Amino acid sequence: MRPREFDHDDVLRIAFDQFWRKGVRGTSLSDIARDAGVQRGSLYNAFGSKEALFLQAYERYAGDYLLALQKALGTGSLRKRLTAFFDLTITNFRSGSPPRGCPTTRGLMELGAAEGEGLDEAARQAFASLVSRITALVQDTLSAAAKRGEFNGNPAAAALHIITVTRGLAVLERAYGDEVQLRKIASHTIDLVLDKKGS
Amino acid sequence: MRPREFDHDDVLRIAFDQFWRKGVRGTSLSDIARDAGVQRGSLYNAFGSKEALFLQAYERYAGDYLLALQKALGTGSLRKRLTAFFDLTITNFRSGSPPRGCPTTRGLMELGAAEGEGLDEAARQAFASLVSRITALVQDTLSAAAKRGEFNGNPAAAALHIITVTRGLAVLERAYGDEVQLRKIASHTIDLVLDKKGS
DNA sequence: AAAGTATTTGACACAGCGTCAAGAACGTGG
DNA sequence: CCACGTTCTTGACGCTGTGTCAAATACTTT
Repeated sequence: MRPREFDHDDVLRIAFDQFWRKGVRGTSLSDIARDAGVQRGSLYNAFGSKEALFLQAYERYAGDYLLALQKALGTGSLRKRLTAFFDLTITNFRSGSPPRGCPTTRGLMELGAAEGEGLDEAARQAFASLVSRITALVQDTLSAAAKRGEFNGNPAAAALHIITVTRGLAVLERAYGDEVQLRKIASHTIDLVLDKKGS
Repeated sequence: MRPREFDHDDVLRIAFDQFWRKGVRGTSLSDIARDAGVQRGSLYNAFGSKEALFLQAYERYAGDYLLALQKALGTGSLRKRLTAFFDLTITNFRSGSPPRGCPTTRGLMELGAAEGEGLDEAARQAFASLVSRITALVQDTLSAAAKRGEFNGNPAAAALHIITVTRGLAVLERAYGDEVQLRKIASHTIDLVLDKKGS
């Protein structure tokens, strides 16, 4: 076999950076090829298609991001954990200059569009999967807190609510780009969730 | 002057339908031209560019949608008003088959991508403007309810929170397509907002 | 009726996606 | 140590989509 002349992971990282900055549809394989110092055809040979390349690059990101969230949710009082969770979420949206937004949310709204195309469906599942795993993480944190008497609401409902708010924050970030506003909403949400009385 | 051979508003409606179903980047002017029975060049002559056409079509939708929301928020107890508001929001996401999602949220995440292109910025403002106007509508409703003693929270913060949740619902809709789940989240949100004690 | 003006039409240039055949580089078996 | 086969690379091609332009067209106005 002839060995590959470029590093698979390097290309994935470079590609995801472009996808993140310019959107999936807004990034051309020529851009990635130029940035990575690789011929366009080689990308097709190695990854098959633009969407397949994106998916691999996204999975890479998703794994890293999930680990970071897990860490953020792992220490301190429930309020501290949730605050760290929202902090990391917002910091992620606002990373880069200009800020790149939430790749999951952007991908979902961008690719969840086409009707009936096979690969878009695979992408949708990848996005949905990360959202589900984050929801589970939050729910576990709430359940554990409930056992310790730190939380007296419904963990499943509250986790879903929190996830919904984070997705909404990703949208407002694109609309206004106002980080202070995002943090206010996050803080208000934590108050709402923790102050809730029964059920 | 030679008169135009097609109806301006018809084209806007047909175009928006396509944009809504297939996304802005996923819709070609050829698609719209075919659907509208118009030559592609005529669209450029009449609207200037794809984005300009989309913007006009979107403004048309935004006006109609805002009116409907205003109506939904106009009658009954605060809980009834908010329920009607979320109902209309979710119904809007779920309209069409397959469901088309929220055009504003999809547009924001899809077009808010490119860095520094002029027309994308105009689109971003159009989306942000509708979001702002809806927020104002909700806030006014809450303020009025507060004066009647029906609500004792902070109208501005609560309105922002509600808007954030609706944007999050738009994202979850694309991720899971589960309308029942969306309605549960909405109902839970109303509970949270109305049960909140001080501040 | 003739002139003027806006619209339509079709051709063009350009960029992006994806495919293909041909060439190149490396490991492996004789 | 050399020839073979496998895999990667390269460049050309077809297709679709965006946007531009000049020429042709059809209507209104004088």
